[in-house]
Amino acid sequence: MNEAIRAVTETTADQFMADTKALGCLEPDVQPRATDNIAEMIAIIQTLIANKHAYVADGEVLFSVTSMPDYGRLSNRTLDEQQAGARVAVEAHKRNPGDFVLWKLSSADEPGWDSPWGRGRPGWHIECSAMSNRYLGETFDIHGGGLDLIFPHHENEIAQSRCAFGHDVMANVWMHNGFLQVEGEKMSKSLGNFITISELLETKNFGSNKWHGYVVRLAMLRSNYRQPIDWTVDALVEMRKALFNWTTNAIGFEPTKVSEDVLEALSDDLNTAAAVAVIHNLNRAAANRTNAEACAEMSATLRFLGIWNGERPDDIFSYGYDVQSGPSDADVAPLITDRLAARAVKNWSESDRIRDELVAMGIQLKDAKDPATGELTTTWEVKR
RNA sequence: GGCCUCGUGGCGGAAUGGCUACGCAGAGGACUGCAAAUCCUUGUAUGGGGGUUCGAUUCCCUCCGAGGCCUCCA
Repeated sequence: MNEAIRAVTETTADQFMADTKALGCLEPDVQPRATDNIAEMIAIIQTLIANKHAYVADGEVLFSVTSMPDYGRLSNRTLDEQQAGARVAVEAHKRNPGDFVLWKLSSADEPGWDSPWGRGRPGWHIECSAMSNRYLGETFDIHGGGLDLIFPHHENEIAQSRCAFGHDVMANVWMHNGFLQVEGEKMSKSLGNFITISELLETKNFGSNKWHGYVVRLAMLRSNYRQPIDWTVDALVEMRKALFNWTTNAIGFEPTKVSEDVLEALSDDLNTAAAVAVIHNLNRAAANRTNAEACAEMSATLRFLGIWNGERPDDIFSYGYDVQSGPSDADVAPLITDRLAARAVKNWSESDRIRDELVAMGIQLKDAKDPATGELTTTWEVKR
């Protein structure tokens, strides 16, 4: 049974690691498993019982919330308010309805571990107190998580750790991220709008396109982590275009210093949206690659944020586009030559006819003049 | 039912007790034979109603709307 559980979590963890890596996330230093920390959990539970913060009843070990005067501080709830609106009958063995399980006995066919209270399993929450203590210490700096976990999970985690170790805080800062929505609706399997990171990267299931990991990452950085993210095709299109323009200004410039304003924005509660605004300003300052200092700063800042590493802008923009199905240079070049000849003699109707023909093939032309010689040039790309 | 969080222009999205960033779209202009791309300029917003204040989008109350949590498990 314990092995079967491990096999399931292994698969999920591997997918998670692959996805976050594709988005440019660094690999965590430590990725502890609850099942590898049973002894540590038992030790904390024993301490809590000894400190009178926990008690044994009906074979369970329960945490006594009333033993902690400021229980509920994180979620801004009081025990009284919780009780007043409770919809579910209180279990008789609990001294207070808010008391929660630290250890629960297992039947023979349930997974379990030996403990001073018999073969059983830990309650939810205690694994986090045990593992954070083991790897980060009795108190630490930042604790993250989804905002749906604020109550009861994080509240109970705090109660366990503080009462076991005797500190006023567990973590100095709590960062809770908002929920993900898709095109204005919550993402759920029943609504059929469920999309995974690997699907965004590897399939055309969302917006009939594959999306480069940099674009996906940038679309997430666009809003504050605390707010809900509405995941839309429009946002990806917009960010893909922005990244194309930014990298066009940055490519070829050695990264120098990261933008001070970006660092300042990130230092203010990880204000990534403000950082993106700074980059838009930096992009304007780059002035079409004429401001070398701004371009070098762009180069450094994009790399710092993990949304670029020197790739050709078009490789990011055209990521996932099936080049083989489109026209080739051999198809297009003769038509461009003909059109340049027509333009040279001001035969505009023929020139436009050829351009329309190419548009029908899905080709977008871009005319330019060589700044040095004044010679007319034309480049093309597949219209997207 | 109780509690928590949130409500900013056409759209996305920051910030703030006193000129409301930034982007997209829109409008005007430059460039171009005309386009495309690029660049410049520019209009538009703090859900409704009260209150505190010299002044409220920001603080308080209330209503409306959205999301979350409230048994076990994660």
